[in-house]
Amino acid sequence: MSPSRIPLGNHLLAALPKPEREKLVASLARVDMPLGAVVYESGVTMSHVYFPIDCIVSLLYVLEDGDSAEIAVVGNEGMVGISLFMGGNSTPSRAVVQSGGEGYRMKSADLKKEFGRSGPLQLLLLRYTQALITQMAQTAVCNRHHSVDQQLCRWLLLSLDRLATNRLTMTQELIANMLGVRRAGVNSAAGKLQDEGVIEYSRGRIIVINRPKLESLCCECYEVVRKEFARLLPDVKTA
Amino acid sequence: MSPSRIPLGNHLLAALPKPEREKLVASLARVDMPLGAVVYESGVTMSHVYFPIDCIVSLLYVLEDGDSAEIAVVGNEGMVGISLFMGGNSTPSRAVVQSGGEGYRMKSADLKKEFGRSGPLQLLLLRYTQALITQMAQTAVCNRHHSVDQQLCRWLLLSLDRLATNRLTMTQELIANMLGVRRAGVNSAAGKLQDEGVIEYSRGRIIVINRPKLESLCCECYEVVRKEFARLLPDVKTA
DNA sequence: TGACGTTCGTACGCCAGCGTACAGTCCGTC
DNA sequence: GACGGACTGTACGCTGGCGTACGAACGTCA
Repeated sequence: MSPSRIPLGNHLLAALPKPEREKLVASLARVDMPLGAVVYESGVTMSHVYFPIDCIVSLLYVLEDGDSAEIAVVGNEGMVGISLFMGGNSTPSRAVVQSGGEGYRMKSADLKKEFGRSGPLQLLLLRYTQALITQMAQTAVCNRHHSVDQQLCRWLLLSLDRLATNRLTMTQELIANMLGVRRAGVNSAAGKLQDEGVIEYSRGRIIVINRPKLESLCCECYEVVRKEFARLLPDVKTA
Repeated sequence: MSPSRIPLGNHLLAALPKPEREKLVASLARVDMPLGAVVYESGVTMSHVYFPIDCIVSLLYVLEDGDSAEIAVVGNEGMVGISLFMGGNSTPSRAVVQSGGEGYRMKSADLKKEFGRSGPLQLLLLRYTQALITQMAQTAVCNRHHSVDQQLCRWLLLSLDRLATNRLTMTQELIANMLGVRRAGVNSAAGKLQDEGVIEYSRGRIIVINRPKLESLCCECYEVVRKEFARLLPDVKTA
């Protein structure tokens, strides 16, 4: 009964009723999504959409001066390329692989066709989009009101939820770019977490030891997003 | 030919082809939307959606400690209540009338029915939603990287685009709540703009005198959002 | 084993924005 | 025409985060 038992790897696809899912599978191609790869570029019409399996993709906006800020993050609970079926075909943001792995790729035309049928796929993708909207909104709130320390917690938790392990592979430099803060700020925040026994890290490898404590140090923003995902997509496992 | 010539007042509705528009009009009721009115509350299923005519509605998130931050803003170019057709029926944010006026109201069920037909209304609303997403994303970026001075400019321009005049009716206190900053910060920023001859204001009345200069003082965020609206919704006049 | 590139630790001065507080000014109302 | 409330001007010390910089630790590969 549980759709997540099907070894599809992407929980959004897995949440589809069997007939729809099998129809889609024919259009899917498994692809490598290495760290740093640009999945789509700002303003460019996307030829494919992507369903991550074990990678994480950041949606981020790059300013004229080169500074950047993460808007939202997509893992195996979602899909990269919503502007395709929303009608815009492109967005001002950029999608970059933040944690390497694999994913499924699907031709834009195929997805559009299926979406246009107004079936379960459309309902699911629209609900997913609303969850993504919540994540973006909460990012805006968090950027306004919360400290780098708290934001790092939120970011770690969001990443953790999208991977099967408690080990993250990312340098402080990378995290700083995602959060749009200085590396020194990330270093300080991470140091505090290590002192408290919440995480351990060295040279780009982060291990989360005490997740409950991490959640307690986090601002409310993470919970808001998590709950909203659970409400909107009860069938989508948050691995 | 220009749909905006029809005196409907809401440019999103006006952009619909005539038959669809006329079908919808029957479901619309004109309502007053006074300053401060809560259009919908966080987490509450909405019974109606709203199409502003000459008011502005802020989507904002209220934190546990009472602080708030604006996520996006909706005027006669859009609609309040997208989560209805996205499938969630509610959102964690709140919608508050930030500039009083009138709007059209429509029963949720009516909108859902029309949306489900997969006609021009669906296409239009999805594109509008993508534009709104861009606005939210850019709010997140702006909150991260830009000064209160610049954010005030962005905010004034967004408001200006949604009203037919160059006069805004809003106190510094209100603006501070929307931006999620101190009133003192807004006062300082507004003072600079007045010194430069960009605006004049007194006791809740702001007059924009030199819009080009206002745009030049603003960060890139405003333009990104404006261009994306124009690209996605070329038929929707930005009054 | 040594050299080099990557990653992390930390320090410095600087400033924008915070929280707060209080006084001035305008306006409507009685 | 005096009162009271709403709105604005401004000041104070404080702190988080910025920009920057440089050295230390680690790992890798010749």
